[in-house]
Amino acid sequence: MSCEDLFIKKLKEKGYRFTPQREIVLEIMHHLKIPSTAEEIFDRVHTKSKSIDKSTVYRTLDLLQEFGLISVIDLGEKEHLYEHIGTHEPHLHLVCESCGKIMGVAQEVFLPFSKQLQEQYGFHSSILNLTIPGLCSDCKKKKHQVKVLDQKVHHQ
Amino acid sequence: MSCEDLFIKKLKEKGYRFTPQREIVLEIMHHLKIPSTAEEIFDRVHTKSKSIDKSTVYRTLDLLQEFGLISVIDLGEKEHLYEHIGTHEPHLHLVCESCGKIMGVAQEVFLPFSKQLQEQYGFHSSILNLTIPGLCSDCKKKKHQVKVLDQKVHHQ
DNA sequence: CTCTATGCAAAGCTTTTGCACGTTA
DNA sequence: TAACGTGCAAAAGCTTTGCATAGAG
Repeated sequence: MSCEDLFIKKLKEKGYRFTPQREIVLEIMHHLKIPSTAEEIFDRVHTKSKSIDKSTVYRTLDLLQEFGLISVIDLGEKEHLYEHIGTHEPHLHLVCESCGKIMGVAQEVFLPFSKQLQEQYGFHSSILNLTIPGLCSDCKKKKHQVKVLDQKVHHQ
Repeated sequence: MSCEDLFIKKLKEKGYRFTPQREIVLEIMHHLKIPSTAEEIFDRVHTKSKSIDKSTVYRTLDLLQEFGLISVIDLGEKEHLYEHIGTHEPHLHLVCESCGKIMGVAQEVFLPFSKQLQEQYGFHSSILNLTIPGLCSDCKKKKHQVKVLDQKVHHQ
């Protein structure tokens, strides 16, 4: 089943409607190369149709998220990135707090930990919206170098 | 070393200053029973000193986070909860997307997964700000019941 | 004394909402 | 022909910022 078919099916289940606006937003999401902000998505939508409003894009992104068709990467301070999932494999995201780099991690890697959370806490984690903050290897190295420099300065 | 001493030490390292405002915010954080919003923290600060401004609270929370003295729980939509760490054991948070319940999980549980991320992706996760979204056991049960009901309705 | 920190007020920015009008099924 | 969806404009937050003044070291 194609993404669009799935979207239509889920909409029907809820008594919602399939509109041209929703079709365009889904199509844009489908062609996104990288996780993007609502603003960026809106800009692309705008190239397809000048009349679609930003609020409609937000409402559609909410729907797609509710249906599990897109995942949301939370960058903390009021920044969200949206990414299409579709037939891709579910995955979580590693976000470098220093340079902003984003890496996808297949869900298999997360499964043992997720299973443990389920058994030990009865908690069912939703991998689609899981964002793990931290430092990528490059930034980790840089921070270390800064520390070493600091020490040198202090000891002068 | 007490929390306050650590705070003072970190401030000095950076050439920053230890002010009455910063002392009060740290003290409030220290006595928080549950993770709280900036607003709630500000209200409590306000009982200690009417003159401290909300912007000062925000600036101090940023500092404390930078120093690793508090952790931030990200509830997605522009909601942040702040929690004091101090001498407590570092831990991550499970947040139920349905009822909002928050559970703390000791870092030990996370270590094997964290280690794998490090070895496999060179990524150093920061457990202090890690929030895992999902469903707690109660809400999971309820959702299942709703699904079963839905099916019954559909089959009528 | 110098440079950082604070309070105040105002701006910023993303996201949400109310409403009348269009549209879908 | 009922809902539901949309565009428009305005509101709503939470947070951040500029600036003059106060204060720590």
